[in-house]
Amino acid sequence: MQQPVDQIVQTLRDKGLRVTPQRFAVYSNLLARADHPTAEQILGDLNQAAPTSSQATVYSSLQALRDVGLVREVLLEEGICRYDANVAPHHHFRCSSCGAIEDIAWEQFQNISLDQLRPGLQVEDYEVTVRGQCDRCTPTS
Amino acid sequence: MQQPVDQIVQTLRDKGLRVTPQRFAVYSNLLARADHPTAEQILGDLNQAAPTSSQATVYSSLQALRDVGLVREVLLEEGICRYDANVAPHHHFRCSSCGAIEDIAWEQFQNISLDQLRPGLQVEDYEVTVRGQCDRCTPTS
DNA sequence: CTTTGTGCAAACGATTTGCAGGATG
DNA sequence: CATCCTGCAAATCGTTTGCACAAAG
Repeated sequence: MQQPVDQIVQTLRDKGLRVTPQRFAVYSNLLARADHPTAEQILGDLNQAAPTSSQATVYSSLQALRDVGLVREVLLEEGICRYDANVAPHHHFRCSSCGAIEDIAWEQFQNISLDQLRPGLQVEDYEVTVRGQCDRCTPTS
Repeated sequence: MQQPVDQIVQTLRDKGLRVTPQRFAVYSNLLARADHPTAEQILGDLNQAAPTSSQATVYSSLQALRDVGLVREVLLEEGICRYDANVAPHHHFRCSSCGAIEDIAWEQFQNISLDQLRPGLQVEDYEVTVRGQCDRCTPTS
């Protein structure tokens, strides 16, 4: 996920987005993180050292990035909108104890048979959400 | 889904909930509907003829019903929390054009193999969300 | 008659918007 | 130098809360 600066800049330009420090920061932060942060968490992260961005800008950056398909939202909990720079199709695991979210490779559920769905439905894609306990929350030895 | 009044009353009592007209209305409305309405839609539906319930009550009824496991929330779109009286595990189809939501039988994806997941994860359940076009939105003849 | 639910209105948190000034290409 | 972005603050949306009154068991 770690990408050189030039490449990120190029990606943004290719999508027709102006490269501003704030927008760049939001995107590269999202690229560098393994979790799926909320807008609030991104803002906090960016402003950790010194204030570099306002909340309105983070929101609008996320919207712009989503509009051009560089970012997608992940909805697993009520009232919580998370963001993910991994737009390739993949699934999610969510720990029902600590709430940690982890990616599951797309190939994991490649064998799903959609052919028996009600006729008339045209499938574009699908996503599996798995709920359970992660290792940290499992009292396993 | 259509259930006799007595049975609904009994279900609520069994769960330790007092049976008030408002709470009864919320639950039976949810039972009778095939879609997955939002709190707002339920309120509007109940107050269609005459005002019978306030928004605060609808929200608290939904919360009470959810707490005792008679209702669950369905999260498919950003910022939209839908409710479902079908608490049996099942999957969802969402039309990416009109937003209509449709249930998919649990058995449809029963053949999912979770055994190759990263060791350390303890699976409790999973859910598949399929996105596509419903018949009304497909320009098929 | 005790406990719990209702309704109102105010409070709330997350996200959006209007607008003036500033930076990008 | 035209366009688009940023930041602030105010607005908005869905949901929650405090409290006095009413109803359920």
